Amino acid sequence: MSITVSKSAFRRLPGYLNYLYHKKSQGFSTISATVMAEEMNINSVLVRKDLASTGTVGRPKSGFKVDELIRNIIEMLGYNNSSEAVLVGAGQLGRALLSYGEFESHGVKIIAAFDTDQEVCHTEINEKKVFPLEQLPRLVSRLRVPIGVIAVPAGVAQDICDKLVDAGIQAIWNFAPVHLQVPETILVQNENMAASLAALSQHLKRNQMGWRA
Amino acid sequence: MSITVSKSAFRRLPGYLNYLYHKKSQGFSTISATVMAEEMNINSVLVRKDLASTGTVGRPKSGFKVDELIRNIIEMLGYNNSSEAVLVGAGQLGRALLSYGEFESHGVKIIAAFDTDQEVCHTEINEKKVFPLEQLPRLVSRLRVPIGVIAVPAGVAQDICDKLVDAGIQAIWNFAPVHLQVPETILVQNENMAASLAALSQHLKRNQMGWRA
DNA sequence: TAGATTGTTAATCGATTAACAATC
DNA sequence: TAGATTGTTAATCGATTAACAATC
Repeated sequence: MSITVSKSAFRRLPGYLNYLYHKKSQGFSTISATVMAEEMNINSVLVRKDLASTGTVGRPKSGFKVDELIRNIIEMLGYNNSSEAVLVGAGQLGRALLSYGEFESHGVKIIAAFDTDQEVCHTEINEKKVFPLEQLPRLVSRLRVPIGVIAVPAGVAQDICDKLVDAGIQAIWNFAPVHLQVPETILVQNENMAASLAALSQHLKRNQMGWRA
Repeated sequence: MSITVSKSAFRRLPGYLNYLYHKKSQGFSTISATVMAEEMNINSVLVRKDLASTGTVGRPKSGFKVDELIRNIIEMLGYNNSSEAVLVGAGQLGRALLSYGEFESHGVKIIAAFDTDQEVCHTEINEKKVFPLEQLPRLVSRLRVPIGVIAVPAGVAQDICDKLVDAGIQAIWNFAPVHLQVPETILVQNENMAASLAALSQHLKRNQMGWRA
């Protein structure tokens, strides 16, 4: 399996997957890239290329088999073999993430959380234990957890990040609004809500002012 | 003010802003694009172009004034004149979003929430009232709220989306893992956590297998 | 067969990077 | 002045789109 996908194509795959689940639930067993493209507002050649990148081949006239596409996209996205993660910061956002049941089916399984607040330590949220922050280095390195989720205030995020890196983490999912400094081999995936918010307000401003894209 | 910024440049601005706040707190009054680029792992020409896109001019040798950059980026991102929003779906995620205090300083002010659950209706979360879903059309159209935040399960997201659009919303911030169908004039900003998760697992898989980018 | 749809090759577009002159 | 740093112009790179032949 040495199929390569561009980063941008990769980001569209989850969207296709949702769409395909929806179509499947409506009873479709095949789907054409043309229809997909139209309904998803994406260029049809792009859709065909993206689908081809998953290793699926379609048939002229009938299109692609829905089940096969779903299987291949799941495979591509790594949803079927999930990696373990720890979450740091059991505040409002952290608790929401812990309670959100969908991560595991998306390739990431949160196995424990850490916090400095004595009140939440040793409690459980959605069956995940919250440990005192001091125990992070020992637990993470012993269990070889590959993913760290940062849901702490901006001011302490870099500090937590360093601790995770020292403990041997390989990828970080960062919800704190800061640019984290990490060694090159470590992936930081920023959940960039600030950028989303900015895009929203810009859209509104443009509309108000009658600007053009 | 008719400065145009590419979408990709726009997405980097919040990062620069965080970085600049950090530098300012350390006592820096000027900063060079060269240093910024190095510390943020971005190409320095790109940084200079991005900063130029905010209308800020630097001086050879000394660089840019931190305060001026901060002012201009905030202006560009629309953080200083926030738009009102309503949130639909006061579940775990919805409540976390309601409790998260940072949106207002990022240009979006959530003024109310809606839910179908009788138990949460008429309660307050972080001083925001939760109304029964039935009242959405009337309230949103009467108050001319421009932004709708969707934090409901995937199955009902399109339905909620349609209601928001009918009520005259202009932009949607979508946390549900579905591709929403909207008229062309409406912006949908997807908070694409599934894509982030996929990127994380792909990074891990590649590292394990010794693949190259 | 005729027509819809795939998949590929070439053209375009936009964003990033390289090279370099201008300037404090 | 010398050197760091800006800002601009040209080159490169990657992703998207257009054109079209292949095929069910």
